[in-house]
Amino acid sequence: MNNTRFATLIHILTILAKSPGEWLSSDWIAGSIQINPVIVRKELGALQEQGWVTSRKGKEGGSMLLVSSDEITLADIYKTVKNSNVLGKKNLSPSPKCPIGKNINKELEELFDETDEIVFVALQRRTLAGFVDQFN
Amino acid sequence: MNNTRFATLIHILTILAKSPGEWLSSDWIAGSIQINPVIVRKELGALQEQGWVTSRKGKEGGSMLLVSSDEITLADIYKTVKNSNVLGKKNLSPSPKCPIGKNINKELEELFDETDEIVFVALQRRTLAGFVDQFN
DNA sequence: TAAACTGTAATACTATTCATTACAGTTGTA
DNA sequence: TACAACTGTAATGAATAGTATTACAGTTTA
Repeated sequence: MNNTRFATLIHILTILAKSPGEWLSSDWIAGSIQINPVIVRKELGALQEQGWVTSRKGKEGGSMLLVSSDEITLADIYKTVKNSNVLGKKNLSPSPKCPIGKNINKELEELFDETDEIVFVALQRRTLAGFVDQFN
Repeated sequence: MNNTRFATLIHILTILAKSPGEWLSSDWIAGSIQINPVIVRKELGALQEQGWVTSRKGKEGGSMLLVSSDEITLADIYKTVKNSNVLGKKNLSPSPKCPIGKNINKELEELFDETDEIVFVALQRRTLAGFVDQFN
């Protein structure tokens, strides 16, 4: 992970959680994060797919949270943006002629999956609510 | 982390560990990983900086392990290549005018550091020797 | 019918990653 | 001594990923 998507999503969710029942515009949210509103709208799309957020168009439009912030774990958020293993990528085609090259990707896959799983388990114990509560 | 450096380093170290006392050339190692020898030489440089490997120039040159494979933990290897947080990057300049924007990077930094630490602790329990032993 | 939104396509710009070429310097050996 | 086989490293290129930006069609309220 070398992008800002997790930070952006949790920022958006925190803002929405702090204003329950209010329709907040992508422009307003973008202003708080200081990124382009188009990016915010794309991420709001991802949050809608998760069923966490609903948006409405038109004047007085915007987005709001559909679920309670204690139903969203940080692992859930991480899953929606994760696009690589914690330990990175495997090399594409190590030599099958070498006993190590032949087997390393199988071993690495195990190691990579186990490492990712440890992160998931840790993040599963934390909720959006817990994160949001840190702001006063 | 969205690169192959961890995979490359552990591949190199595994090969060296399997041929103790032998000078292996960067070309030979590169052949097993199927990557460019220049990359291997750069990574060997990183391994030398850690004090794990020594290389010698000239005909009959090459590299070999200086330390026992059970003295190198996977956390040590991870540390030498890690260039990002597990959860990615923070947004650069969230708005100080917003109570959330103002504080989020402090909170994210804690969360990011704690998450990274969980990975370290897990990897610290595993050694290069343990990894190498999986190959027969 | 105008204003304020969402959704999305298209394009551009930047950074990262890896490969590649090139070559100076080192060392063993015929 | 000359050559072959290495290391070390600089410079450049190519591909990919990530983010920003512009543009605009469609929706909704007043």
